[in-house]
Amino acid sequence: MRALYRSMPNTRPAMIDKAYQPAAVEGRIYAAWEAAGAFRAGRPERAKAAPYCIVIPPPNVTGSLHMGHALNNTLQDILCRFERMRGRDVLWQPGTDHAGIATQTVVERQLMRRREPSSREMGRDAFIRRVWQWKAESGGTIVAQLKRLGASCDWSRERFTMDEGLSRAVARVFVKLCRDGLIYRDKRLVNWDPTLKTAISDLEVQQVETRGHLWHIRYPIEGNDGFIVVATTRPETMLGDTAVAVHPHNERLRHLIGKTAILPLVGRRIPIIGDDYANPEKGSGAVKITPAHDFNDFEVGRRHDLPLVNVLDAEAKLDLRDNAAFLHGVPPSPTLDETLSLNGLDRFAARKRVLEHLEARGLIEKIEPTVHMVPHGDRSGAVLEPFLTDQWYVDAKTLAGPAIEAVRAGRTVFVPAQWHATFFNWMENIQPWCISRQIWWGHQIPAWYGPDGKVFVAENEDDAVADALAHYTDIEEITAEDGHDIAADPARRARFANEYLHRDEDVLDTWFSSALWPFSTLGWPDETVELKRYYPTGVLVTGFDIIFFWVARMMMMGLYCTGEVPFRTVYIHALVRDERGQKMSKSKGNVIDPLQMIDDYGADALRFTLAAMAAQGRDIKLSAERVAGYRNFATKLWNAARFCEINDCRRDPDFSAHQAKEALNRWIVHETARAEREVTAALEVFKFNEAASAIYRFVWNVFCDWYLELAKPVLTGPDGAAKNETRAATAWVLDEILKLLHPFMPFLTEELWQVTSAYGGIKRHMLALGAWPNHDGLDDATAEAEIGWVIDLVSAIRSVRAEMNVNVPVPLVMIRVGDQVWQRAQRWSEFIKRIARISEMTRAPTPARGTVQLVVRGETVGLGLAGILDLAAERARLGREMTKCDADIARIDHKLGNSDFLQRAPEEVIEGERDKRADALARRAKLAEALERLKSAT
RNA sequence: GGGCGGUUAGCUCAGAUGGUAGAGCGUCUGCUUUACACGCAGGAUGUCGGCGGUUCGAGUCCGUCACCGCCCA
Repeated sequence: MRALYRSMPNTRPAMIDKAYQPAAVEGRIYAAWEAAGAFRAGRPERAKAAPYCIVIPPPNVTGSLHMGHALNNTLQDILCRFERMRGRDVLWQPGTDHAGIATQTVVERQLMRRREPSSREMGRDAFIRRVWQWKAESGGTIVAQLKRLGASCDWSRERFTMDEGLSRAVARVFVKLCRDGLIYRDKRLVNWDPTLKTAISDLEVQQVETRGHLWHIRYPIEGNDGFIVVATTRPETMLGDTAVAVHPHNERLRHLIGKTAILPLVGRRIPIIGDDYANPEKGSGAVKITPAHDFNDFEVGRRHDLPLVNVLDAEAKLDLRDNAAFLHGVPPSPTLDETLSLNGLDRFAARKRVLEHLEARGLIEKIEPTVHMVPHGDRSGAVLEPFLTDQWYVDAKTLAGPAIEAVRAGRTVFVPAQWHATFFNWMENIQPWCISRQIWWGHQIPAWYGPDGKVFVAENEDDAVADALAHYTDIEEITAEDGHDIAADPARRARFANEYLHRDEDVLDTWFSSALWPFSTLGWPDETVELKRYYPTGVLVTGFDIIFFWVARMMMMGLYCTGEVPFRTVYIHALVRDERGQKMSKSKGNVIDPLQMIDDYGADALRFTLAAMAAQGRDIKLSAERVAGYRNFATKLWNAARFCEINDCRRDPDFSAHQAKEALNRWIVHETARAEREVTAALEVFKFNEAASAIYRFVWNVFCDWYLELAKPVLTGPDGAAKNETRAATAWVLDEILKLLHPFMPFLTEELWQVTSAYGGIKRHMLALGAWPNHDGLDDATAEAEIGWVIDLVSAIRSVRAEMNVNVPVPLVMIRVGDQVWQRAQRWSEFIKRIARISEMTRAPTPARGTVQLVVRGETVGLGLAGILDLAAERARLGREMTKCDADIARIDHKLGNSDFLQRAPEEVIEGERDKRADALARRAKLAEALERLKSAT
């Protein structure tokens, strides 16, 4: 009977454990899925099925699984498993991104720790080899962790942004964008990280509120003895000032516009200009303009055609001595010499010295403490400098147009919908995208410079050489004959490349390649079958913090490269916070490690917790207790399955849910259909929490609490048709539960699926490849009326017992009930006796003395508590119920007495109120009668 | 300064299109009921942030204020 399991290598023992042991199951189950190729896209039997594709937001290759990943991937996995069970051909495309700066930093630190040669010492090629080596050893961490979570990715298609194919896509797009004039080189300010010595993305800048000072500095005015006072938080940048700005409407200062100030410590003559960037309310009302060191000043400089004076080097040290821009037009002076002696000082040391020099000259008017935002690099933590460099830029504004259009037209939809606004807001104000980085690990920019500075952008060196030869032949730098000869000879071509061409040293922003992910992973630029079948993808699941990194850029690139949106739906989920609502961070020490949760409670419990808490539009405050609670749920189901096994509830191929005869079975079939509808409907609209709570309630509060309890007398009673049917129905419901729960708790359900297969009839498919239930026409109002009544009756009896503190078995009297109800009561008497501790059940026209009366669904029943009844307590209980009834009636009467209500409310609402009133009145009458009888009994 | 979100039971949170407030956890009471104490049964707890408006009717719609977050400048 356990044939299937005997034949399997890692056979699990019989289900004797009282609790589910996730650690003993998860690894084995995941291995079985992989061995069966369950997650492979394009399975032959699904060749005709509709495709469903999700591309994973590729985690950083240096990363390890944190709670945000756990949530993100749990939700993706729920969707993938759900759709896979619905018969779709699912591709969940996994992989990682190469995380240029992060990875380079990790490897450089490793070199330093091991006292090996640094990257600069070993050189570019050796260093790149070293990073690949690191990747081979350590890059798989997060993939293994995703497997522990149960992620059903098609790992056979795992990709990495530095793969050959994806790199080819990057080069192709770069060249195409260049040819279309959408990539260009420009000298602008970038966010510069002086410790990493590279430009970084605007999006990787953290503005940190910092206490600092506002120094008010006097700049002498040429031709009189006066000063103009400027205020700054970064006084060292004054060395690069090329103007002072005053608001044109500034009454106090506008007379100075057009005059010239003499820059202290330098002697540069700088104009006082009128520009409304200068806020008259702030600081001194006048502002120093340093176009090479401040983003706002850069714009002011452009408006007024001011020179750019960069006074820092790449490490943010003062760079003055041989700095032509700095020295331009400045007369030699002892002061200048003194300033020049600061050359090479770090920016913060320089700040101190500049202030000392100013102070010594009496040029500090005042110092105010201030709190301001200081940009920091989110990788290095260093204070960033706006820094003037040549970089490559993408014309994001042009690319954004079609993306905005696509979202407006509904070709891509955000869920929840409020995120549309965020997307538009960002896209409509998008800035040029700086894509070059001064590091080595990444896609080296496919641009080659000739000796005259001419740039040749090409997908590979060969093409660049061809372009260069054409160009230099054209301008007669090379004879046509030479050009022809070089082109024809590979060795000479290589030598030409080596001697005349110099490849751009920089690499591309990692997000440049990530932006291509939805189609580069499917084989683009080749026209692969995968691309045709799975693109555009279905859903992108991501957190809002990454909406700009990911969504915006993938939309732009997807539309530009393929003409199609990359995904139909973007589901934006919450951030996971700790139980107090704080963002989890290592420094705060409030991190809940998902792997620890998996170790402690099982992957299923963690997944279910995240799903149950993933309400749209709200952050998740996670605590271990919640996970423990859902672990209990897993155990509950486990034990329900044990109960099924113990009671021999095997699957019966002849059992048909539509044709069940027993009311109890028809009722649970009805309830199962309802649960199926709820779970399906919720998942279809990404309401993970509603789906989770529907299945939770069904399993625990319907199946376990009532159905199994109601079935016990049958299952443990004499053999017969009813018992057979109940066993089959129980097995059927358990199967339906396993299916509905599978997307949330894949390990436990797959395990139970196999266990029940072992004793209850072999199943042909793994649950992961099973069919999602779809049962119509199983609703059964008659069964509900019968079983619902039993449930209400038992609940009412239990309630009174608990309230009256009655532990012994007591008789139950059905008072003046009709034949139908009496028959129903008799049908269930055995059960009612057992579960409600009833000694005997009788029918009587009036209750005997000492009887407590209850009203259940309009019928009166009595509990014989003679001798143990606390009359005062019972009177009080009935009184309370009466009061409740009276309040209900009064409220409804008030409503029905309102002519406006009768005129304007819909008919069915009014009918509903009348029905409620009638019910309440009937109930009240029965209570009054009971109370009366109680009085006469005393 | 601009924008978005939140304020519902002790805690954490659910509550399409307005029609008498729900869950989990916690708490209290009683249970060695032969699947489960990671359990069973029962109970208690809410002027749904304040004020005003629309409506026959508002936790739900509108306005306003307060407080708390987040994003962007």
